Amino acid sequence: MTPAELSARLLMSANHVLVAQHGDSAPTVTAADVGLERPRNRDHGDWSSNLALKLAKQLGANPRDLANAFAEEFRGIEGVASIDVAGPGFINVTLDAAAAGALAKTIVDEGTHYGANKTLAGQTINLEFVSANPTGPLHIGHTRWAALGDSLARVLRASGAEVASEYYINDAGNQMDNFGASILAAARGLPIPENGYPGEYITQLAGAVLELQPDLLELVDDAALDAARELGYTLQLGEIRASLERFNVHFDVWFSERELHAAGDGEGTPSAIDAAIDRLRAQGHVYDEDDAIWVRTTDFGDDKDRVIRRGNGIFTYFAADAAYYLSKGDRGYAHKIYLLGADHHGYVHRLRALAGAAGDDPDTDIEVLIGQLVSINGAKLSKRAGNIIELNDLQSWLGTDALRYSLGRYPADSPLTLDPELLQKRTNDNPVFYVQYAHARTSNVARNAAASGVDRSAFDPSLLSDETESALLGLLAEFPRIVAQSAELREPHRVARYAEQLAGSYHRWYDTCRVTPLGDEEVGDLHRTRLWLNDATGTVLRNALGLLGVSAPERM
RNA sequence: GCGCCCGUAGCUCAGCGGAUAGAGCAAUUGACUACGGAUCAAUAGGCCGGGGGUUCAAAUCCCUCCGGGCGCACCA
Repeated sequence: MTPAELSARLLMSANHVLVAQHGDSAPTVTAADVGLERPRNRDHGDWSSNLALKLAKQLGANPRDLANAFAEEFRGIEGVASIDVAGPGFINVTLDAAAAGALAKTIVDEGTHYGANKTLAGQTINLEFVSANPTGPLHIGHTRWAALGDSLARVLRASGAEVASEYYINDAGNQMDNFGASILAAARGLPIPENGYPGEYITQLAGAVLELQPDLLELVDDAALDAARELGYTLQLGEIRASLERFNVHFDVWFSERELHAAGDGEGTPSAIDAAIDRLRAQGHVYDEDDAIWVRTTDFGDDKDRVIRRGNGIFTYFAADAAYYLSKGDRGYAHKIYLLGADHHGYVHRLRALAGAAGDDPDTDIEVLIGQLVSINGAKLSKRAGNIIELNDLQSWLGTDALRYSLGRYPADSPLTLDPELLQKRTNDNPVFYVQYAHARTSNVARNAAASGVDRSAFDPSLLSDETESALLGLLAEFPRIVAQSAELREPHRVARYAEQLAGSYHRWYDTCRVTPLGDEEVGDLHRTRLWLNDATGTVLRNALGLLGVSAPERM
């Protein structure tokens, strides 16, 4: 019996009791009110409900009395072994082994689909993350968003949402010119220009550009700058894409800012930015002042209005943001999620205002997630301090799995301090190995079982009576809710924490319950049934690791 | 000055208002002639930054103070 099924039965019984007690004036109870959860302490049963505590006040009843009334009814539910009322009015449910154990077969049958749920069905979500300027390599800050964003996309999809993961390429504006000028200077053997980009990678890019364009140094300045910028851009963006793919991070859409600036095909066709300003103006949140065009973002909680087109006719960055936002809606995404670093949190109000000015609901149509920055041994990352670590370096030290995992197991709003020496050691203090080993162990047990003639030809869940087995089954049952919760709260790290718990539970079970017979012992239904449980655990570990973008090895 | 995030074991961090606050690492001690010891069992380690409040119940919600990070452009 899955927790969802149990919850539904409890709900029915609870409503039955309430109607019996209060007739037509009985309060309506929903699944959320049942509040079914795994108690920390196993002495409190397999599942626990605080329903009576929640209802006692509005009914003016004593919580323990109410709990006892519910308990009486709950005892009749099939598959329930016992019901206890404890503490201030908790209702503790213990399932009989057969009802609890049946889940093992369900999981094996569902395979890769187990854990998927429909809580976000029908939602169309545009999820933007990383979006680093294509003027240099990705560093550890971007890497954190890459890991979290990609896992978030997977968790959202697993919960039924239709998701586009998107990378916004800031390929318009001064920074690109500074980037091109830096490459050109390096190609010419000159020092870095003012506002230019330092770094060894610029020199390397200059070399690569020269190979593609051998006559670069003979071109006149404008042409040379164009060539350096454009070729450098292509090469650098290619590097970024390759790094991300190696990191198991996939983007459905790579959106170029230049598209927003470009005029349409025909003569006089407005650019996406022009069109966006017109649309905002039509909504009544745009005004002209001091030769500039403004958006009244203060209508939506911003602390000052924002210029969208400067007095000199040049658009601000905000203009592209506006056009980009509208583009997301036009492409069919009702819900837009932005994953930004804390150094960008000043944008939250204006982005929300943008949604409002566009006629959307700032509270539901846009969501800005702010992630805290990574620091190295307490020092913040900066180019000046020389402690910027690139994605590629991290990957070569740790490997994709360990890196994805060590960044993905913390919530985005938690400040994260990393020790590069520790990262390079690849030691067991990264729990990814603990989880992966548990998975490898399930594979190994399955191999041994096959070699000993244990197969899945029988399944008698009432035999799964060891306390490590009921603990393991309880955790397996929670997986779909963990996935749904991770999606709903936008906290994919919950999947990692869950996987660690599950791995621990599995290791403890392995230690006490054998799948393959010992010595001359004959193969029995206990062995066969345990094989189902073993395989179910492997399935859930594999699914959980998959949501994190981490591999599930069969051997280590 | 204003705003957002954070403060939990020696370290790195979990903990959508619930019961005795947890994990990994580090420390100490045990367990392989039993599916791989990258494992398991046990011990030790905490005024959950301080102080008020709401609640049957607060690490969790509210207020306030302290400490740390980040941000407050006709830059991108």
